[in-house]
Amino acid sequence: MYRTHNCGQLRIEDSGKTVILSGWVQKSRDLGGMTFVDLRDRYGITQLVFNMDENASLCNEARKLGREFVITASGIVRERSNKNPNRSTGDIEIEVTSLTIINPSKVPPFTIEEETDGGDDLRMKYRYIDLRRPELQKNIIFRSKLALETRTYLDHHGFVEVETPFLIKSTPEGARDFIVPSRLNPGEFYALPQSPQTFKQILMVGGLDKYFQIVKCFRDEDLRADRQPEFTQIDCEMSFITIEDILTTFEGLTKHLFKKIKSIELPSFPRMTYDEAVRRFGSDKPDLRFGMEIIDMNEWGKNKGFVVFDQAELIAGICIAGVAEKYSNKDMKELTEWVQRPQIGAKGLVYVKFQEDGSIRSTVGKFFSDEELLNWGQSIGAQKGDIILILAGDSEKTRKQLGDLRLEMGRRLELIKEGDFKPLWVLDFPLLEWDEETSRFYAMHHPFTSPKKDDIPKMESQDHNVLNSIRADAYDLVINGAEIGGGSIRIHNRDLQSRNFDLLGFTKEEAEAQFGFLLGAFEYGAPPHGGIAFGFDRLCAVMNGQSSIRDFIAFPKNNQGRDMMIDAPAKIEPEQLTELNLELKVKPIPD
RNA sequence: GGUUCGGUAGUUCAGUUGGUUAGAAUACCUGCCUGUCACGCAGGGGGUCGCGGGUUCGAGUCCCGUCCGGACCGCCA
Repeated sequence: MYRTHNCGQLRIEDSGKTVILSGWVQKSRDLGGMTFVDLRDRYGITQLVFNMDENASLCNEARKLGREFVITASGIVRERSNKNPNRSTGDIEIEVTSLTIINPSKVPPFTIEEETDGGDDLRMKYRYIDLRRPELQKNIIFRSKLALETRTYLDHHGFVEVETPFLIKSTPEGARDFIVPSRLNPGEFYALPQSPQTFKQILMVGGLDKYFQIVKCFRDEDLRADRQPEFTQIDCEMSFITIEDILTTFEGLTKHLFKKIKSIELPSFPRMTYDEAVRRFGSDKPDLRFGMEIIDMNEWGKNKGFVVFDQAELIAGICIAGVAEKYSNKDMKELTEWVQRPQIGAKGLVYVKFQEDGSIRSTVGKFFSDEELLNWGQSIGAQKGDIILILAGDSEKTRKQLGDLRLEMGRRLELIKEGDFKPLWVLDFPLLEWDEETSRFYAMHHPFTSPKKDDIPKMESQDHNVLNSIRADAYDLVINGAEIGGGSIRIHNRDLQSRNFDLLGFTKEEAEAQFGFLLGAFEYGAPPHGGIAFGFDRLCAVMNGQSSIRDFIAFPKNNQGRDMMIDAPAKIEPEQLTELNLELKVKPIPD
């Protein structure tokens, strides 16, 4: 028998009981005459005690234990004379009467504690050790609960979980596909799905009515801290619904998850159109945990003789409260350099400082009198001690730059409270997005997204500006500035879908070859439908205030898409290539 | 594809204007220690300074190339 209890279980009430515990040696403290061993499993840590007077040979055995040895110990629960208030089991210890070393361990390459000293690289290579850390176990268990509560909620609301295939067809639209060669069909390839999009729509045509799936998706794109080549979505679709039904159902899901798992009651989610989000926050996924909204300044700044302002499409700024005395000229220079970095790309930074003594310092003093600045400052609600940071230029770029600057200032001034959650629905995304490089429109969400009813007539236009202004019934759920979910009402009419394919530059033949099955399905009674997909990994991270999803994935890949533990991807044998009818253009580097 | 930061002991890092035998903490090993829980004390072992080339009397340090890793931009319908 390996255990009667786990290592986080025993309390003072259990004193006197004979118990058996198994686990890993966290640490041993050899005091000469007695040895203490901290025994760890996923439930906690229990102290084992060995005494030279009581049992010398057993005590000597215990002195040999190294970190991460797997052992079984049986003994008697005793109340401690020196209690450890930092541990739930700190009132007791086990007076060991027999000890078995089940498996010794090499010295682990990093410490197995809440805060490890190991780097990412090392932790991924030795993931089996890293997974023993309480922090990571907590995350993995959190993930499991989140999946369970998701299923519970959706089940209560009548959703059916359906598995869709992983071996599907490659489509050149969108992100790059992972390709799988087919041995039985030489020269042909499967692709791994970027999402089950078309299948869930087919399920709606198939009358399943409400579908969900917690499903792996695959994208062969470059990675980030919050992006993995394989990731998990809560994928959902519903029939005979309006936008309102979707927002209500999935706001409900989000609230349910926060309530059940974090004991947080979220209030009703605010809603904002895409245009409003971009105008006020310079982003389609604004972080609402702090203010600092974008202020439009064209009226104020134009025709005062400042060439930069006069030539700009947009002059706009943000007001940084109460920092005028803290920010020196040197700080302002540093901020200017920050906005000029290529990642931000602003040409320069104009500022107006309303100092505590009532005086004003500004980079545009030549063009504006103090009185003008003061009056203007009052009109936008700037107080003494505030600084207005101003950018000018192309409208779209300037808003985005201000959005980035706003986030940076939010971080620098530590305006974000830990444990604060600010969800938001962003609605009415544009249907199309013009790409300069390829001179064509792309679907902003995906090619199955329905335009808003009022904008359908615009789809017949040849005018770029008209086409650009088409709004879609597409929506994102944003929490704390992270895109958590996105979806749309889909097109369920063959002609409208064909027209959309036209706009996206598909020929009839291409559309038929790639999505003929879907267009075909639309001819046999497709119900109106729509859905949403939540980024499951990202939801885990955001709910825990983390920005990296890697600690919520048991076996993540590194920035190069490598699995450091199993060392994948890897070369395959020439025989395998032959069998698959494949030939390598690049000769692999020999080992 | 690009920008940027990094690679020094098992690990996390320091290493000044180029200058003696490359350090700290921790981990590890040995000895001592009967109430520790970040145990303590004494001692010890441990380095191809990512790799290759160059400059120099002399390179961890400067230059070039290359590999690896992180963050970000592009990309992610």
